[in-house]
Amino acid sequence: MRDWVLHVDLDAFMAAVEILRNPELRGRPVIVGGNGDPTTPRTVVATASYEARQYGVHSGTPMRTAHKRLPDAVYLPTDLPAYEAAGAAVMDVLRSFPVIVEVWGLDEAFLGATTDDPEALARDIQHAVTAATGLTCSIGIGDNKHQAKLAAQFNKPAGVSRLTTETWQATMGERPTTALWGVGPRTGKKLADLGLHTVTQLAAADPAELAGRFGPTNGPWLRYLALGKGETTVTTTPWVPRGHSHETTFTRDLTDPAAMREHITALARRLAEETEGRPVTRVTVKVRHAPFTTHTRQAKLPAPTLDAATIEQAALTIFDRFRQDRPVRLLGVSVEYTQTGERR
DNA sequence: TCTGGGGTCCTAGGACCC
DNA sequence: TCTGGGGTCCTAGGACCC
Repeated sequence: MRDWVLHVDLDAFMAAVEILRNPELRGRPVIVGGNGDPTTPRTVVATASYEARQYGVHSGTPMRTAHKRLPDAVYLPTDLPAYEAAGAAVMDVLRSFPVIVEVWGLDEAFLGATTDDPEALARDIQHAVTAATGLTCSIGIGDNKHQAKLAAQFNKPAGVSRLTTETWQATMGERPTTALWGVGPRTGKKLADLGLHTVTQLAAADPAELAGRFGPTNGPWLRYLALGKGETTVTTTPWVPRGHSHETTFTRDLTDPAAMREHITALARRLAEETEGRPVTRVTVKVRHAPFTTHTRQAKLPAPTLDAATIEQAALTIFDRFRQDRPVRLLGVSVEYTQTGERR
């Protein structure tokens, strides 16, 4: 018996929940996102079913692009409460197994398991999830979260894959650095500029050079990822949110400052209602102008507060620090809470 | 690909203090 | 006087992930 980390990843989650609700959709391209109207500008796909992915429609594809490629697909608005309920049902199934369940968002979980046959466990979990909820999932098996997370993507949908320290080099070595969980396109480009294209090359890079280019934490961390290392702790301790935010992209740019202020107030009021008793220590306002330039301004409050009027007033005061003469595409407000263990 | 919304963490520079 | 060095806090922005 030894310890394993498993990553459970529900397949095409939001689309799958919609198909479950309406079985007539099965086999058709189903696209969930925005308000469900694919002609609305400035909206994107949240999840596409596998039938839609064949036509190049993925999460993040603009809805209008999806609509051009797939005019006859089924388009549905995002129904977060339905997905939360479906995700919670899956987590309950996972908890019925002798494993540690760490919920990781709506449709993912890491499991800590001690077994001789992790593939058999993974298959049992898949069958139980499908029997209880009708949803399918892919499961990755690894020595740590990084390996399990990557393995889950190897064989989707409904697959089981193993990626361990033993197989890391053979499996990952020749892949681009962006295959690593945490290396995106920007970092991939910077690494390529240093002549580091593959995982093996990054693993062999000079830590001091990486630290110089990416900072004292990020530089060494990149090499650590390339070596196939990662977090091994799986915990049931619920995540405590650091903060909370709301933002709105307007279908057409806002030009009226009074309307902007009204919107900032409304966003701040919503956040004040959603603190769940956690005092707010900092407020940030985000403004995206046309064409797509984004700026933030923030302020630490004189004292932590739950008071809605104080939070709204802070947001407005911060908003007034932006120049007011440009059309606005997006407005956002976010709050940070007192962190446990924070000195103040 | 005319580019959502909700998160997290890190970095760099300036202010300020001793 | 013509200018140190370290520590901490604050702010704006970047990058990544789902």
